[in-house]
Amino acid sequence: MHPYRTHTCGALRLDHVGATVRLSGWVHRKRDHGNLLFVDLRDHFGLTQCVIDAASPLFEAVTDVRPESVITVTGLVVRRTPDTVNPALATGEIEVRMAEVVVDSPADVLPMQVAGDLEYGEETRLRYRFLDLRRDRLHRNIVLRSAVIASLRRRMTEAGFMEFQTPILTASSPEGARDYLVPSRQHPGRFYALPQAPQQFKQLLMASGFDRYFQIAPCFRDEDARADRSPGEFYQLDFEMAFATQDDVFDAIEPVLAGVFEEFGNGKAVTPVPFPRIPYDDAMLKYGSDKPDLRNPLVMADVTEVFRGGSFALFARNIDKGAVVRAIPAPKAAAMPRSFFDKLNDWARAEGAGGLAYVVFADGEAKGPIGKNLEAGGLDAIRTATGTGDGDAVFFVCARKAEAEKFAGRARERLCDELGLREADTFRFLWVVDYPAYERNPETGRIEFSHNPFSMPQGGMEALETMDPLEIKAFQYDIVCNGVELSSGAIRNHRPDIMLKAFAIAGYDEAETRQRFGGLFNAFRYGAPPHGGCAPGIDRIVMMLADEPNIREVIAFPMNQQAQDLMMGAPAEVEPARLRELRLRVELPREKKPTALADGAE
RNA sequence: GGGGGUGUAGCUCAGUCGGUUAGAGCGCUGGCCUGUCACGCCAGAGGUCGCGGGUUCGAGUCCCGUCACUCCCGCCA
Repeated sequence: MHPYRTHTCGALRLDHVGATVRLSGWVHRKRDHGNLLFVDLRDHFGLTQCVIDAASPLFEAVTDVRPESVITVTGLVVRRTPDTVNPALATGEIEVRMAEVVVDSPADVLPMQVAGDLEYGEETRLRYRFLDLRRDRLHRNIVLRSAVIASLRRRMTEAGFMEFQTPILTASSPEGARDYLVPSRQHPGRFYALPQAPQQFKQLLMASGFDRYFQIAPCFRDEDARADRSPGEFYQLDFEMAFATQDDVFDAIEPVLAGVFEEFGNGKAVTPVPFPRIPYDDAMLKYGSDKPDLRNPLVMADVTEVFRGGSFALFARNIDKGAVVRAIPAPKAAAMPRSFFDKLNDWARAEGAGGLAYVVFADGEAKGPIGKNLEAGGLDAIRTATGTGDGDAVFFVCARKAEAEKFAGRARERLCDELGLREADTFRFLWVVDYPAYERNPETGRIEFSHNPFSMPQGGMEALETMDPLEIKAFQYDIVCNGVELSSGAIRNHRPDIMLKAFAIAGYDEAETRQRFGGLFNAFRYGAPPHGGCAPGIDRIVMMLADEPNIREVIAFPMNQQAQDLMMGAPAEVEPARLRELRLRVELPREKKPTALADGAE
């Protein structure tokens, strides 16, 4: 007989009655009746009830075993009497009579209970992650993550992509987020950087003649965390294709994403391929966001002209100074009480806006604060632009374009929830395309790349030479699902001459471009295929599929918001000898005691 | 870097207007219990009320500072 098990804790059924079996697992729960003891034995696969009574010489010993101890049980599988069957358990028709019990690993008193559904604070959960991972919810999430990644790999491989590995110790990338740096022992004063993404390597693989690349790629960015953004490190399904147009990239990845969401989405509806494509400018106009949630049915409109020079003086004055007016429809809101409108107005003020103007269409007339300031023609224009009519309301945001778009976008989301309009049980995908290639930094006034400096500008060299940089679009796109940005990607700029020109517009001279992007720039001088790709975030995909509000729930060993690993005690101080070897000296600001991180993990 | 929330037993939390000995559930320890499956019943141990300072006759409670965790803004090509 196997020393640990003949079956798993989820395996035994009526068929096994009469067999002598061996199970190993964790003591999930004990029910001690004094002269009769039940032990629920748990492993990765399930739960089996084991039973022993006072007649057994082992009885005392088993009674003393604490929950979460690991034991091996050998005994006879018996049928439960009809009144003691547990239908909630897959193994609920049988139980195992304990004849032999070995305690493989006794457990101390637990800092958090594994059985039950008591909620624990993040700190406890992260410090004792191995216990939290035993619990059903987290255990299921990590199993799901594994299955999703396996499915992604299979789908990518079947679509003709090859999986690669690229360096973890590499060079600092010149644009983008803050890098994690690793000091070099052999080259004092120099540092490796962990890759923010394998961006340049995948492009170099294209220049190396491989046709379709993919990788479950770790990415490292030293930026602050959010609920949907893990600090430090995360994973992307990174891929790149040679001789590909934007449509080719979309055609390649859409079935992979739609397929995975259908496979693991618990029957929720998934946008059928091809996914809708919305130009960036339209997204900002209609949804006030570059990652619109299409479960929200509200579509905004520009109504600046309705108010220009009109009798609503506040708006008219601002429009003269360059402001725009965005209208957000609120279907059936005419029936809402006054407090509904007041509450939204209060919210707008709390958000730093002057307020939220609105008009209510009811009983054939226009009511509300600005209803009387509008003429019949203007009201008609508003109704037409927003698709509203009697019984509906329309809210207005008036501000400079960027500000108006952003705030109207948030008001749109707010209204959707207040009116209970968000579509449930669905994954709504779309591509946001035609991103601007450049934007003006409002603080410095300088023109900068608005997204990825490696994207091909639409119109190529001619556009760069003849157009206002702020008008130029790039072959740059994001894929968005339910308001979550899953990925951005681009058709890359593979032409050294166009690269030089594109970087010149962003203020890099030729020498600087050659120096900072040397590897890639050099490769493109010796024959590079046109290519493009994208990199959906895996943690976020799993988070959506697991229906979790926080990305830490789908990562086995996440860091906390301060980018600390409470279980392992990272980051940690190092021996002075190691610092000397690296020729580093630590200079701390004033007196700050290093926080005791790992005292629970000694 | 900035803003909000939280911090009381091992854990999850309650604690009124500032007033006697700071409570509950789970867990833990001991006792009883042979059909439970969140077993039940009885008893017990367990507290730097995050930390420091202040106001007050008196502070878990009010004020100031600080630390930790968390959510958000900035940041994240």
